[in-house]
Amino acid sequence: MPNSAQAQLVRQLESIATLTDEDRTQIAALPFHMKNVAQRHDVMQQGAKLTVCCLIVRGLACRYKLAHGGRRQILSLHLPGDMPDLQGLELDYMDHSIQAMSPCEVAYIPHQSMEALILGSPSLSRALRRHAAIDGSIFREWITNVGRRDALPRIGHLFCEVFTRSRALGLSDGRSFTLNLTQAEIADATGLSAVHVNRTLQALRGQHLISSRGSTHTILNVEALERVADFDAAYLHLLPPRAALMS
Amino acid sequence: MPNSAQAQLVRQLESIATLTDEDRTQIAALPFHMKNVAQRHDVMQQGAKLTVCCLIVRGLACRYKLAHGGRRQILSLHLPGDMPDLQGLELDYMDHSIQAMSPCEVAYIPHQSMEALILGSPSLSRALRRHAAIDGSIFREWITNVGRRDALPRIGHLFCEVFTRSRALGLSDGRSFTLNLTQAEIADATGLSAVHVNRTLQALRGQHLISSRGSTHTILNVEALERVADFDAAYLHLLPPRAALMS
DNA sequence: CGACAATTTGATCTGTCTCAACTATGGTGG
DNA sequence: CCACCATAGTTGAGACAGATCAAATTGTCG
Repeated sequence: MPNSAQAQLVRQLESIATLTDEDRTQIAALPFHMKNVAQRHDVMQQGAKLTVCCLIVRGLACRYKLAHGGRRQILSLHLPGDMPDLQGLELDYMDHSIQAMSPCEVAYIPHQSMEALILGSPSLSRALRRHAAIDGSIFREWITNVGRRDALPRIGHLFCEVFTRSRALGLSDGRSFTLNLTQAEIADATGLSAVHVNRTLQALRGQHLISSRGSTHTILNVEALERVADFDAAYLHLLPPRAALMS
Repeated sequence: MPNSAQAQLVRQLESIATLTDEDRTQIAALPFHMKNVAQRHDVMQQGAKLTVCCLIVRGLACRYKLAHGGRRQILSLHLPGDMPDLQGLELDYMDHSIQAMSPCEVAYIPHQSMEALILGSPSLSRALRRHAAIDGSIFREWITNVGRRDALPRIGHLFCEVFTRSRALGLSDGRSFTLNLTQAEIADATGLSAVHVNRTLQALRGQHLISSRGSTHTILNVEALERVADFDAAYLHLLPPRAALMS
């Protein structure tokens, strides 16, 4: 079951922590309630009573909030293996919504089971807390991105983040990655208007930093893009890749 | 010891969770290393190796990051009883800095002790996780604030948040609260320029929504301000006050 | 081929920034 | 007690990044 919920969660956690065989067994034993969510449909809605956590198994999801007048702000993007509302375990109601940006496969896990898992295994509990902590770190970087960067570095930073996270999960070769967002959705993620996103993407292409074919994006010069985007991957708190450890 | 580190932490946690006597005993037994931090000095610095958590005992603190060119973004504000880097327990290095906005009294607690506390008491572990989860929720609201609100509601929202959080800790009467920030610091918190903050504050005063005397701010019409600021306290996940429970 | 969604382009408008000067305000030392 | 200095707040003028509106173009897929 290479693409199962279990496998995705294990892969995700192994990008940020070290798991034992016992941990993997515990994860395999979790009760996953699978569901396919169509593109642009909500996975969970703001205000809903919280009884389950969700795990993104396939596709791209986002968290978002609506401000006055229906202006949408996307808060984070989620790749397979992410548990966007892990912290919801401690909360009573959703304070935001989760939506499928592409057709998604989602696994719902009852809070009860997650709590049992956490109580049963300190090391797994720790890995999950680390997952949630990194989630918080990514929020902090997004605040900085939206608050203090111009359009070009702001969008560039978003691309760098998704690229780096994709690579950490083995979802990318060295230069390309998939980002299934329309320009209007990129606008919602960066706090810009769709028109300005369009023009800024043209600028990024014009500077030979990125190129796109459909939803597949290629970073033509990783170093250069990271420089103009003011990107430093430290905030993702990724484990050094295996290769680096062996050198 | 009414203003001790222990008392502040207890008060904070009781605004969001229910503690047992045993929990309070456990907190009292924590080893606090007290320190006074002068205004505008860092409590912890980005990049530092993480070995302790910090607890704000007195004063106002903030977390911040620097973007290219030294542009500062304030990520969150912290009142007495807050543990800003609680999630740092799971991380290796600070991904942001913490600074005293007013003269602060800070208690440092070794990670070891926090871990022992969490392992020893499920209910306290739960309250602390809830504290961290609400911290995350506040980040999400800030992203929305900076990304999708105009200057006037954006600053109004900041005021509503600090006011509501102060009240939950018993630090405010029904209308006034203390916010020890210069206009330049409000600018850093909202992603605006200091000049525009000045003009927007004048607009807020002109609309008879707020008035200020030094660092004491009064909300002249709470409902009206919350309306124009697009503020809904749900994201703070506060417990209903005792009075409401008895009605 | 038709229809709908997404991207692109042009023109114009505006919120916010920048720069620079001026005015409180409050603390310090002579 | 006053003169001084630094810090914070205020004001004006001009520039600009990015928003808005509207229309044209290019996909994309049944």
